[in-house]
Amino acid sequence: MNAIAPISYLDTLNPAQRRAVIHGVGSLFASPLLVIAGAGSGKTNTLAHRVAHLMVSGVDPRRILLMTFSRRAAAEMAKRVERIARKVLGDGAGVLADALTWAGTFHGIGARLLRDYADQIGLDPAFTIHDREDAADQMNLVRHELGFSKTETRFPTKGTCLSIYSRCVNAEMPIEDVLGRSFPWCVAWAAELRDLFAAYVEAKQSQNVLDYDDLLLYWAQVMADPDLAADIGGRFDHVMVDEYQDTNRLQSSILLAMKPGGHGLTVVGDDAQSIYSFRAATVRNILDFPAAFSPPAEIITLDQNYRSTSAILAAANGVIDLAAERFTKNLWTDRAAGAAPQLVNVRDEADQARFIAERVLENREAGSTLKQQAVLFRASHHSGPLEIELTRRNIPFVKFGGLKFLDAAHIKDVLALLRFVENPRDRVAGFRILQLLPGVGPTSAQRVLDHMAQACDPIAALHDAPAPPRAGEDWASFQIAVAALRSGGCGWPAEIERARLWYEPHLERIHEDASTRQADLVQLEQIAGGYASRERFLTELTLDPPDATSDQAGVPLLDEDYLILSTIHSAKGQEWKSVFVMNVVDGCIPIDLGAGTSEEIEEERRLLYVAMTRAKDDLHLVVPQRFFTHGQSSTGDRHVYANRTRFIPNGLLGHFERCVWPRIAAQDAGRAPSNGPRIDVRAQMRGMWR
DNA sequence: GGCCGTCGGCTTTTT
DNA sequence: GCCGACGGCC
Repeated sequence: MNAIAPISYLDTLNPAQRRAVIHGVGSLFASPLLVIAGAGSGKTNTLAHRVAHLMVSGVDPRRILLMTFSRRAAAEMAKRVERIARKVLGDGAGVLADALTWAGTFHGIGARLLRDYADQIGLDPAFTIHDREDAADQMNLVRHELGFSKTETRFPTKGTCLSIYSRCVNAEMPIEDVLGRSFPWCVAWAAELRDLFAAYVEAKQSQNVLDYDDLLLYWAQVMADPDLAADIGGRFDHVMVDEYQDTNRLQSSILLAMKPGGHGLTVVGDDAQSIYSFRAATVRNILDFPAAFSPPAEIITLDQNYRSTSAILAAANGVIDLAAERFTKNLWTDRAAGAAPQLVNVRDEADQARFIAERVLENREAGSTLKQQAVLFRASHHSGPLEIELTRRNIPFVKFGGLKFLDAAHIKDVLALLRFVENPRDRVAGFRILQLLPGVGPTSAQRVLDHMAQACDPIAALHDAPAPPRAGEDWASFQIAVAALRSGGCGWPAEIERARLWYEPHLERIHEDASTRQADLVQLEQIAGGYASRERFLTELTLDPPDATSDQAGVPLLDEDYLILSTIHSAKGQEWKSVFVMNVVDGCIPIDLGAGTSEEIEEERRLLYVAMTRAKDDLHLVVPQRFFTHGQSSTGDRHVYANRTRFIPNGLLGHFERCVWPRIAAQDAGRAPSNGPRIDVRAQMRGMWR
């Protein structure tokens, strides 16, 4: 019957990986499993084998819940599962892998379950979802209503308020603790913040809107009901979570509620790569996992690294060895030593950009494609000078992390219109869209929205609402556009074109560079074509925004070659033949932000470790001697002299080859005194204006 | 009531 | 280098 097929496809795995794959398969009461999987230890491959092995062994793929960190990771996993299963099942594997439908992020799965169970929990299934920026705007509206925007001493900004709220929710901590630990400068506002959050929650509910945190919070609340919990948990035989070190308390509560006995539960992670504590992620989730069950979870450690040369691994191990706290042991490899990673001193950021561009091209001459190379940095804006240099030299690149395509004002405008049509109670969307009309400001917009809010049919109310006094013609065309979209007469995705047509005159009026922005809107229309409905489009786009931006308008064709630029955070789980890490200086890694607590500093150390362990064959850490900072209110923009990151103290220098670029700089430093100036540059400058 | 110019304060990472 | 608060003007 369920005879396990010959399992030759497991032959490629090492013994620990194989144990992780076959643990508990075939038993309904196996203990839960914790896999500690170091960087490059074949984690994704092992997890994919486990899923494939379950399917091949007769588990219904529709009853497997797989939660990954991003949807990109989920898609990659599904692809691999199919490939592995194909070895055993042949073409039948495709059908099985397609049935692996419950694969996605915690937030994505939450959204889907909440729509399914909406009627049972008193939620309107047509809810719309606010991304971080929308949520901040909502917080701001409430903040104004409560009069906190003009307090004697400055009240925390909308973003800070949202961060505090979010941390309370995700860390499951009372507001006082959150303020004391993470926002000490806001401690005095505890009472006001509490009122603000209460009003924020009410506002969201009356508008039928959920924010990111709600997707988890509502899910967790649903699981507190024994019947619903049994029902939802009972839909799945296996629940697996990847990157468990980057989950927070709220997520672990959900997980434990899904499978209280732990049967069929698998989590995979690596505490040395925990880099999301700003999102309330805690390594305690991993550490506490085994003992949360009785009998406790089985622990399997994958510590053989297949990715990096031993020289690179030795350097990375050296960095993480200095961490204050470690729970896992060092990785080992049987790969050859290879070249020592380079620690490259350059004069400034401009030289850093030139160095990287030049080396990238040299690598390409030597046979590496651009796609096999990546440049990593701590903060999105660190890549600015490099982007200019790459554009100048016509080197195509795609950047991951930082500002998204969707964050552009014109994209948000069009999406706000669609969201407003989807959910007319969404005040953030309504507020934004109404104020696009010339002559309509906060007060008129407020009035229209209030009129709609009181009615039981908000769309009908929009049409008989008194016209804003100075809106003129634009009011009627707005009403017509909403009616047309709402009627569904255009159909999807033609609807989005209708929305764009309404928006275009406003775009031209508001923005100087209307034509480039128009191109973005056309691109948005193309993206929309890939979704089945307006609701799917809006939901998926907020939960999984396209995360690459590039210098070219639009995503490059898949067959084009391009260099990867990425924040270290967005580089998680990936690997490249050559890796360049920019700004390996104190102030960037670790990032200089007020008084970093020792925990924050430790996380920065892990960030450097994550960056270094992305490299397979060669690794360059670039150290500009001098870089430009903007900001520091008192000092303004200026050059500062930088030191090599504290995470590579002298004791670790033996792991690196140290070099200076360009070579001439070395002579430059000790140049001979000259016989006076050859030219008078200053006089020439003055001459320009005479 | 809306719009526009000015000034002062802040500045990471992401579902 | 961007956002928000505020004051003056239509």
